[in-house]
Amino acid sequence: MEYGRDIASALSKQGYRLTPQRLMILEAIENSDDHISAEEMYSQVVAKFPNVNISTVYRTLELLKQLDLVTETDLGGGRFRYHPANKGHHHHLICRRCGATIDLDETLLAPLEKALLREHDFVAELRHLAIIGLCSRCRQ
Amino acid sequence: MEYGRDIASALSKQGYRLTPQRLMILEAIENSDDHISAEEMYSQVVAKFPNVNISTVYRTLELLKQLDLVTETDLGGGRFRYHPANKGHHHHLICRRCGATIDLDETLLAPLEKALLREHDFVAELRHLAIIGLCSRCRQ
DNA sequence: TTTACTGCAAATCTTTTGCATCAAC
DNA sequence: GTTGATGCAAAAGATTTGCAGTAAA
Repeated sequence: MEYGRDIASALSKQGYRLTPQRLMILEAIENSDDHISAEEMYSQVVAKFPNVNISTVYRTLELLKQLDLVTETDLGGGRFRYHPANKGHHHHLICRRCGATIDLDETLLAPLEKALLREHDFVAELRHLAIIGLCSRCRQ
Repeated sequence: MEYGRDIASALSKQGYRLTPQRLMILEAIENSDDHISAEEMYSQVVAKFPNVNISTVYRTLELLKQLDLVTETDLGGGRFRYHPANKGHHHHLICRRCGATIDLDETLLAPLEKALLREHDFVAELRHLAIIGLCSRCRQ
C-alpha cells in the first residue's frame, strides 16, 4: 500500500511533519485517477480515521499548493479540484448535464495555441482549460 | 435610456410583472458589455434603489434563465456570470496581467470544435469560452 | 382585489481562520 | 520539550429559501 511516497518524502525532506492525517490525504490524492475535490478526500479519510476534520484537508492542500506538490484547478461547479503536480497537466471536457469529465489530449489544442499566437500575438495558458458541453450519452 | 426593452417585453407578454426592481436588473444586464455577475448587477441597482435586496437579483436571474432570456455561465472564480441569451457568441482572450480582453473570431475555434466531436463525440459549447494568457504587451 | 413579487432573515455549501490542545520531531 | 499540526467552532462569501407583507395587474 503506497501512502503517497513521493509527496510524503518531499514534505519530510523540507522539514514538514508526516502526520497520519497527511499521509491519508496524500494517499487519496495519489490514488485518484481523476482530479479529486477536498470533500472527496475528506470522505475517504474519515472512513478510516473518523475524527479527522475537513479543515485539516484544506490546510494540507494549502501547504501542498505552496510547495508545488499538487495543482489546484477551478473547473467550475463551485469547488476546486486537485491532482499531483507531477501527473502532468491535462485538459478536460465537462458534460454540463451529467458532470462527466473526459481527459483531453494536448495535441488537440496545439493548433489552437499556435493560431492564437500567430493571429493575436497572445500566449494562451491552456494548462487547465475546461470545455463545457454535452457528452455523447447525454445527447441521447 | 433603454431599460432592457426586449427582455422586459418578453416577460410582460408571458404574464410576468414588470417591477422597478426587475427593470433595473434588466438594464444592468443589457448595458453590460461583458458578462456580469449577480453582485455587480446588485451594486448598480442599489445605487439608484437603495433598499433592493440581492435575493431579488437572484430570483430574477432564476426566472430569466428558465425562460431562456439570459444565459448563465460558470467561468470559475466561484461566481456565475450572466448575459442576454440573444447576444450571440463571445470568445475572449483575457490577459492575466493587465486584464485586457481580446475578442476572438469563431473561425479560430471551429477546427477545435470539429476535432472534439470527431475524437470524443463531444458537443462543445464554446460560446462563452475564455482563454487566459499573456497579451503581447505584457510579455514585454 | 388577487396573488405574484419583494425584503428580510436565516439556511446552504465550500473554504478559511482563531484558538487552545496535542503530538511529531 | 518545542513548535508545527490538529480539532473544533465560528466566520466568510455566493447562492437559496421560508415567510409575511406589498404592490402590479
